[in-house]
Amino acid sequence: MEMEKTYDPSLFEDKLYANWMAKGYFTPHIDPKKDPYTIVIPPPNITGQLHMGHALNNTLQDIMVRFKRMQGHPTLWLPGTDHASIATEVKIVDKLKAEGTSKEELGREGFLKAAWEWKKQYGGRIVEQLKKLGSSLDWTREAFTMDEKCNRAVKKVFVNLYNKGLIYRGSRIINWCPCCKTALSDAEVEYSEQDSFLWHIKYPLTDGSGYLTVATTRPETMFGDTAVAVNPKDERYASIIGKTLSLPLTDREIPIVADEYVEMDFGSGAVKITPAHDPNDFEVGMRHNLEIIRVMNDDGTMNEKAGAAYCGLDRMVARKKVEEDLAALGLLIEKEPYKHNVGECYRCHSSVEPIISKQWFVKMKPLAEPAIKVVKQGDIEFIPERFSKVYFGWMENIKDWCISRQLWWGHRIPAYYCEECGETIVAEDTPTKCPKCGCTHFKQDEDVLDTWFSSALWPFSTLGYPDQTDDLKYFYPTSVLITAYDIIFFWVARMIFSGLEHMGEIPFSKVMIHGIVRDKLGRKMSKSLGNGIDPLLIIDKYGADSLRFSLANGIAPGGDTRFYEEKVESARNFINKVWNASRFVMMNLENVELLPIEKTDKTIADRWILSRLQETAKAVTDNLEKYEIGLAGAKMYDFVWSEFCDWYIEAIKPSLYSDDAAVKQNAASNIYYVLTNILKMLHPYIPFVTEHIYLSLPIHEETIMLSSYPTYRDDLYFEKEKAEFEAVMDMIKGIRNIRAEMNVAPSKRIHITVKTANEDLIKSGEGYLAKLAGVEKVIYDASYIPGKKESTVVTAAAEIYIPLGDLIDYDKEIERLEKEKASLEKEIARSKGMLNNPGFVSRAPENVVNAERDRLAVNEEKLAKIIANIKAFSD
RNA sequence: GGACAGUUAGCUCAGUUGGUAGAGCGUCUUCUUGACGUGGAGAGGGUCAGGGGUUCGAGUCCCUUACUGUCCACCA
Repeated sequence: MEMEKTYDPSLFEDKLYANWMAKGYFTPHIDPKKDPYTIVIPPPNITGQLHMGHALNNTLQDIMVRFKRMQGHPTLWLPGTDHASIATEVKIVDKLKAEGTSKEELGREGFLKAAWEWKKQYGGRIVEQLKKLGSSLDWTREAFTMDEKCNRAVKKVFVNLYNKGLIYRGSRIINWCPCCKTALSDAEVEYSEQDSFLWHIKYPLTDGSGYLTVATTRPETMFGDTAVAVNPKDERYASIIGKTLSLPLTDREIPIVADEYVEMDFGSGAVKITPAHDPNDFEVGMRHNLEIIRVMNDDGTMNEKAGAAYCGLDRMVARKKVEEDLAALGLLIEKEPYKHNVGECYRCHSSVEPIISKQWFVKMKPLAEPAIKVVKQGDIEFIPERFSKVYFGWMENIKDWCISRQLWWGHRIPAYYCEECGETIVAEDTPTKCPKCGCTHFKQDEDVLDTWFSSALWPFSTLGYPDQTDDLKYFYPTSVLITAYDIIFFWVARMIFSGLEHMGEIPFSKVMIHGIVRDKLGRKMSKSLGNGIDPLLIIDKYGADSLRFSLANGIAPGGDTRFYEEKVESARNFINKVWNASRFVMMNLENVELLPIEKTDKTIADRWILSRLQETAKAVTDNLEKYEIGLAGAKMYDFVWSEFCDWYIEAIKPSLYSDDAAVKQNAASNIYYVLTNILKMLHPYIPFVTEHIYLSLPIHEETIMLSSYPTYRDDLYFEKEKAEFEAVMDMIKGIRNIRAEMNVAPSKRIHITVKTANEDLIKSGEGYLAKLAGVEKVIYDASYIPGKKESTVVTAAAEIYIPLGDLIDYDKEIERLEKEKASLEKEIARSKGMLNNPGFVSRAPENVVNAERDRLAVNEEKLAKIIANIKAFSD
């Protein structure tokens, strides 16, 4: 295969992906002798389109999966989508509306038919988009939270929990979304601070002895008031506890009760109690046996309990009218501007009403306990660790989970009610006979389950649960869960207790939490702001590899990241660099018989780059094992660009161009080896381009994605030569520096005189000095005394004198040397300070002390030389 | 109200167990040398938010203050 001259990802990315799929590379082979590596994807909603958050999340997963696969683990990354109960239902309702029909008109069956059709048509969009990104997901195992498998798991789990008393049905205060017309769990409510008012209202005492002032943020709920509470310790009200008040705008009388819940110093110290519309009031109501009066309909309008004047009005309209009517009666004392948090539906953002309602709940305390324990014990590790605190905070204060939703799209609750006696039967299949009355007619519960109920089972429902399949036995528990921090409560926590409860085992041993992708200004990307960037457009323009690299490189664990196109450009430039370096290498492999790396002759440059390759492979592997993906990427970037391209390729060009066939062959073999390993190392980050180049190499395996990931090889690590080449690099940098400062034309070859104790070393580096610093001739003279027309470079290995004739400005040269002298003196003073500190010498580790001593010696020597040179110049 | 982050070069951010502060972008100089100008070479730029502490040694650990952000709680 030939490489095109310019890097154009559109020419090969899709093709390679199709080939990977066709060859089945993404499907693992179950091998009991090997450790599997498993990740289940956080299933994107079928309503979703790929956004930057998905792109980041899936890039991170794919990096780990490709890395582990190359290490030889049977690796399963299991794909799938989520039915997203509310989100999807809302979409379909909208669609029906646009078509001039409605949910109610179609009826449940018709609606579900339409929903499935919608799923068939659009549910696959995001799946195709994940493929564009290069995700090496095993599509043969693709799952859907509402497929047959998952449905069986859901029913089984529901029945289990019910039979254990962990699922119950009851009337509680729940969060009601009047727009979606369904109950929500606490986690599905978002709070935002809003400007509102605090209405201070007079409630007259029925005995005519005055009135009590109550304050409220929701005056329209007063029709549901069944008491006013004061604190029992509050002396102001001690005498009126037990008296009754006449509730304005109604003909009802309500008692004054005493309850600790009331804060004496807030407002008037008297609180209206509305048990049907506030969770705290509900508690108070229970304690005092108060009547519960619900005054609102499911759609957010007032019901008949609010009285004829208000019945049918929307809650916000009713609020205004209540205010006006109270004012007219002289009962409104004050309307005080007030900021407070209002709960909103996380899907439609309309404000949520706490309402009493009969719903299904999961009893959480017994499930939370073991789920807390496994994280405390370290069986499950959060990465970064600090997120475990978020998890504990939630789990330790958890309330029962409202799981029923008044929707049609979702898993229908497997509860049946006998049409004769009303007996509730919870079972996986429709019951045939009522155990109580023997009747055979049942009505299934109308409600469906919270989407997250089925998501919670994802790590095992996708692997075959409730059947003990081979997959389940081999791949469960999964290795890691990779997700953003915003669904720790929704999903991560619920998977943990579900795994423990139903599988008796943790669902994953690690949770890697990453941040969210923000825009250039640090704002959350959102539809309403219109600041989202479509990953697919970025892929079209730069390729998936560039997108992936720009997302994964240099990110900090758990931290948010800003996305902007310049970053992608920089990633693209890096890949372009890899591309061109590869093309260069390939040009030099033509007609060369490559030797295995063990058999090649190696120059010090070869030994240096091989050593650095070993170090980099080790460091990168260590980072990846710890899920430090950003760090590993940065290391590869630096190694490939600054060392392999900038130094090594340049250094070995003379060998590659050599007339000596053996020199050429060895050089080609060495660079081929290094390049191959670079491609392998980079493959998890930039899979397409590395595969494309890899397959163009003269010798390669079937695919890079199943080749083995580079590991540290001691036989290819050369400590001595590495240091030697670095010494030569120092000399080259020094000479280049002088050349640039003195404006010596690049084409101008120079002669240098060298004073050194390491003549052999420098002799072996002469070729590099020639190629990389334009040195034509090196004269060795240990007793050289520099003349006035020379510039000086002092490195640890040598003193170098560069005759520059009239280019030299003596004063400037002396100034330059003085500057260098000053900085060396500062360094020496620092070193001496440390070494003269008895504490440092006795307590610091030996290698640190020795390194400091060496540094001091080198710097002192350099300083002496510079002082001598300054003297020579000044004379 | 509580918790957790962040504060490092002009900008965006890294910094792995404490051991002489880094990158990308931008800026300046320079080079069309046979992989790459999406490039090469060189340069400039930081009292690591302030204060205190632990330590031989702190960007890194502890305390504290300020500012920014996020999450949780919800006093009606």
